[in-house]
Amino acid sequence: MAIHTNSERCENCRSRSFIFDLISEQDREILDKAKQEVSFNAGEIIFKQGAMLTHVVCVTSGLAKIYFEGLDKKNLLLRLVKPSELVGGPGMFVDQRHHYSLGAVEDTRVCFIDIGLYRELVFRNKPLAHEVMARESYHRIEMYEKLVNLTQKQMPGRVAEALIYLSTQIYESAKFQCTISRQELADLTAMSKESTIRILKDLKESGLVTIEGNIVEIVDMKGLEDISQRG
Amino acid sequence: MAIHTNSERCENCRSRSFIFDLISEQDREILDKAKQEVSFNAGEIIFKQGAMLTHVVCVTSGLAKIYFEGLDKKNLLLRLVKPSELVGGPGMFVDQRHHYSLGAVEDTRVCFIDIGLYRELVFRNKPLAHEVMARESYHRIEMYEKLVNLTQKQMPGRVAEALIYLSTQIYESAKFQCTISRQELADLTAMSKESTIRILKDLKESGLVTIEGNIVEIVDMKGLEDISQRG
DNA sequence: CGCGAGCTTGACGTTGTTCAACTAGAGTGG
DNA sequence: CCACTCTAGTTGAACAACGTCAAGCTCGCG
Repeated sequence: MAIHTNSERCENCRSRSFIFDLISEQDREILDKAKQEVSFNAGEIIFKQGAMLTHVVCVTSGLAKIYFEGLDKKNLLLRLVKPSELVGGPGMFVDQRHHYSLGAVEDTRVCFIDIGLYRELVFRNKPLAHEVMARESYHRIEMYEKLVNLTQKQMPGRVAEALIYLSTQIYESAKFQCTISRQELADLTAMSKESTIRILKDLKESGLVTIEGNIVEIVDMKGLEDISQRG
Repeated sequence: MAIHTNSERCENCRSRSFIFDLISEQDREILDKAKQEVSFNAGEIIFKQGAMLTHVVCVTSGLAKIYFEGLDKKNLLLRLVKPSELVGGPGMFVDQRHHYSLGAVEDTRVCFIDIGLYRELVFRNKPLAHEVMARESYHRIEMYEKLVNLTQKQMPGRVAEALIYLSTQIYESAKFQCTISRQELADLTAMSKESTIRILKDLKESGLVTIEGNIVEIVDMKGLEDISQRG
């Protein structure tokens, strides 16, 4: 279900993108007029791997997941996307297609920005180009670390890592309502749902975390980091 | 062992980088004077993960590997780098450090280009900027596929994939001398050396490839692709 | 001839998946 | 208000995949 609205001005948007602060006055005006805000319900797909890349997406509220659809309908959750973050996609400079899917984890609002306009903005505004490069690079570094996590650590290390990620990067609190499902947590750690649940139970019984339904609290961050680092 | 030479002009370099064709006459002159060519023996490290990123590197002959040093001295081989390819590193726009290591697989010559100069070239020459973006993006896409390969496929699929990669992308022939070691092949597929060897043996006994020491020939590419895709 | 590095093989134990059953809560219709 | 169904979560047992360890091999090189 997608409801189009375009009433709010970017300028006043509480979760406006970093883009807005790095472009000329003129371009701000253009961007403001061109953007299209759309609402998605939890579970809905915002864009789909393989589809044409016609817009970049800025998340303005809720929570979204970037995931890669692999073999046998198995998904690999690459990362979560919080409000004010921008999702481009590497296909932008390659083949004009999406190479991963973006899905709404919670009810989520996003702004669509035409890819042609976005590209112009990037090439017209050097500060923006720098920032885009920096962010892309940062995500690439994260990706290398993720590769090592998933290939060299065993399950407890991966789950510990994921919990730390959720706590520090996404929900930004030691105690948080885990709005992603067990299955999504499994997709994030490249494990089966069953194994994920078992490891969570272990961590709980070791007293490192408390878990009540989807309320998670990290009790012993240091212990969790230990497990994450040891693998 | 590194021998400095700077005699050859980029213009005449048989394996000159794409950079050279995408910058102004003036910049070509500058680049030509500034580059530093260095030879490395097989096994030597060209730059090391964690070190300051002061130069980008262009491989002019031989073969190099980009690898990430993970837990317990285990390496993850991200990709191989052939002549005329450029290796930047994602730290360039983030923290001025290398986030992976570059090592010489065969005897290898590379040109070092100062990072400051490189950055200027990129921001001064739009065609180069486009090309750099495109290449970075392409490698990001490869990385996603690698993630799926390593986390969702089991060993035969991963080894098949690796052999196809070596044959099509690196050695560019169905029959090739595999200059990377069994250990490096294991690092590429995120497996133990022993498992890699066992799977190679299986593929050989199934008649899909022939292997004599480090001479590998892909006999049944279609069969190999099947295994790679099925996982 | 002997040494060392990389390669190969087998036996064994661990890790993690799969399958199947069961539970709990949320919505739905009579 | 009570079945009912549907989905997400949970648990256990059986099994397969994969790594580790230890030993032996091969080949180039001093």
